[in-house]
Amino acid sequence: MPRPRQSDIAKLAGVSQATVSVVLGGNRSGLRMAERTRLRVLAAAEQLGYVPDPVATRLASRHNSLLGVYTFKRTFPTNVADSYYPILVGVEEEAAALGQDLVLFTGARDHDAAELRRTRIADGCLFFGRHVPADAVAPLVADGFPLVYIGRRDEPGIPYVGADYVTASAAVVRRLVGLGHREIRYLREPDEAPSSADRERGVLDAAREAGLDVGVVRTDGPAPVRRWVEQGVTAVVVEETDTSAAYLSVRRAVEQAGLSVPHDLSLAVLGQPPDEDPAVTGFQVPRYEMGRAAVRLLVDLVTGVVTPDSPQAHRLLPCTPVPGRSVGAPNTANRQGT
Amino acid sequence: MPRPRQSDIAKLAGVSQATVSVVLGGNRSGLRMAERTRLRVLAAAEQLGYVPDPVATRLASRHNSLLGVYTFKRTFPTNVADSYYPILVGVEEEAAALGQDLVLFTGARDHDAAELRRTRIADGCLFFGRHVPADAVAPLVADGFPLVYIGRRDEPGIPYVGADYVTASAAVVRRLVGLGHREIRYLREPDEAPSSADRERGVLDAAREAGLDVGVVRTDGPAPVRRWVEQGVTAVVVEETDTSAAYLSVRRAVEQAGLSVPHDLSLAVLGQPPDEDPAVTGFQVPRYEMGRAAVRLLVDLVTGVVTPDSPQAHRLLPCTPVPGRSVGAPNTANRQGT
DNA sequence: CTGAAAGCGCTTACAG
DNA sequence: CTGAAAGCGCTTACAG
Repeated sequence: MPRPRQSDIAKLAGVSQATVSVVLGGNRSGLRMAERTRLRVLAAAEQLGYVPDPVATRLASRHNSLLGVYTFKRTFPTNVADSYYPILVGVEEEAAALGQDLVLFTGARDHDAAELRRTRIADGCLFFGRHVPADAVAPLVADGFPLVYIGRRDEPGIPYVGADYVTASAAVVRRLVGLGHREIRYLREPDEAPSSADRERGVLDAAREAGLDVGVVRTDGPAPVRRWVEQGVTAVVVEETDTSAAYLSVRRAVEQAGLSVPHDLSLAVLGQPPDEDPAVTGFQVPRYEMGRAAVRLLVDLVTGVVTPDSPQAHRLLPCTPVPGRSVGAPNTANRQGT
Repeated sequence: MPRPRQSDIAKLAGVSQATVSVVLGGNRSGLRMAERTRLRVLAAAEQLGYVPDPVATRLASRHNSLLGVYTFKRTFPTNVADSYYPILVGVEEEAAALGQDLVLFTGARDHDAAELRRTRIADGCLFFGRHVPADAVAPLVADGFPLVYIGRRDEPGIPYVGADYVTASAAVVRRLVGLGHREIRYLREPDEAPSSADRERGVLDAAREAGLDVGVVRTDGPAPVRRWVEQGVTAVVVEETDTSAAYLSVRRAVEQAGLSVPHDLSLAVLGQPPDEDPAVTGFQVPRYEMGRAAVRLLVDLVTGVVTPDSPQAHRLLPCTPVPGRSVGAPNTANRQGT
């Protein structure tokens, strides 16, 4: 037995299919309608177990309580400690709270325009990933398809929910400066992304503020921590991305050099280390809240409450500082010894 | 400028809209068609930058390429070590491979018929969970809606992909018997489910085969391990469910009794302990493969390749034995000492 | 108050 | 070979 259509309900209730549509749609246009008729239609729908076809609904109007989730990696990460997993949890909870179902767009090999187009069966779509091919997304944006990026974007008119890395990163450097550090290195991965640019900007802002010249080192190789210490460096700040490459590199180098943290060297991470070690000084990215906020924004975009270029469509959530124990006052003895 | 549609291409190429559809669809039905016409249409489409509307395509072609995933818990578990997480990974990968998108039905309310009915927006649906309210699912089954349970079901005509707990559990007991154990206890949780029944059956089958009377103990309280050992029990087999209640209870009891495993007592788990400790004797449930197989089966059901009551619609996947080190020969000294 | 009609952008028979 | 038509299941004007 095929699933029931509105026409089936209409037949059963003795009304027209259009009337069924009006009733089931909650009579948004405020048509006058006999209560009896309304109840009769509702009862028939219940009896038949009616469920609207999302595709037809979407074609005829533009609303099916379906939100897309497009990830540029697997949605269910094999590595469950994956950095965007908590975001997904927030997304799911908020979607559930707002009565929206989620469509996972996965299996995308080339993330080209044709691939991204599939998202249009949803009312709007969330995009995940450090790198999102802007040109592939452009057609969607141009057509006014509601979408929200997780993570800040440079492109104007593109809504996003990100983390305020500038402020959080600056705070980390200010703390080091406050402890007396003057020779600080910032190690970041060569990979370019808005979130990386923001962290670097925060570091440089705080350095300039203190009249310091923090050396920014880009590398995907081993970190020359030992040499830095010999040169008088007392603190190292490390970028944290979803691969943790830079942080892991520094941690290894520190171990191999036999350095004691924070005695010989203060170490801070711009984010949280992969094992979420609270002993490491850094900050927490509000991933869960980002997920929730992104869904709320997307729904507001879909319903037209918010427009893509309004300020509300560009949100940066504050990060929570993690004091840790990997940062201390600079070891003057060390410094003089070099 | 609005997006071009097939009718725009048709106008430009001087053909009908239907012809455009045929050409762009790759002429699946193998209609005869002038190559010149084909090229003209293609050129026009290219010139206008045509992009098919996925919603209209799906409506017209009568299938959504949408597979439902209905979980009776959160889809993105807060506890990422959750036992069905690997299944989800398999589901996602196979869905991706088959070009199917996934709709997550969440919202965790009462799982009644009305709630489950929402799944019908998908072409078919996967159901997760130890307990699935059979009566709520019945209407879907009756309507011929394609669905697949994860885990064996008793209800005839309901497709499932589960694990072969009978065989795997029997193998565990046979191994103990082979090592010389004669006094064996089986501890299981009181909770009833097909997967629990299968494990118990495997245990009892192997026991009968060996002419032994394995005592089956149902409890959700502390396990009286110490007393068992005093009574001459040399091996304990424990059920493993998604809560791990029984296993954790036994482990605690063994520790408190100061027993040494496997010296004083052999310990085997019918599954894998929560921390996936390979030192514990048991077996691995092929969760990842179950996820993949379930999606394949669901797609076959949707396309009609397989019918719900055929043997192929009821699959039990083999579990992989985990030898472990928690099982050894019975300690005769202990036995005599009591 | 309710029905008939048009149309969303496609696919798929079915006539020529 | 190609066009005209019907129809996928809905929503939204527009007549009564």
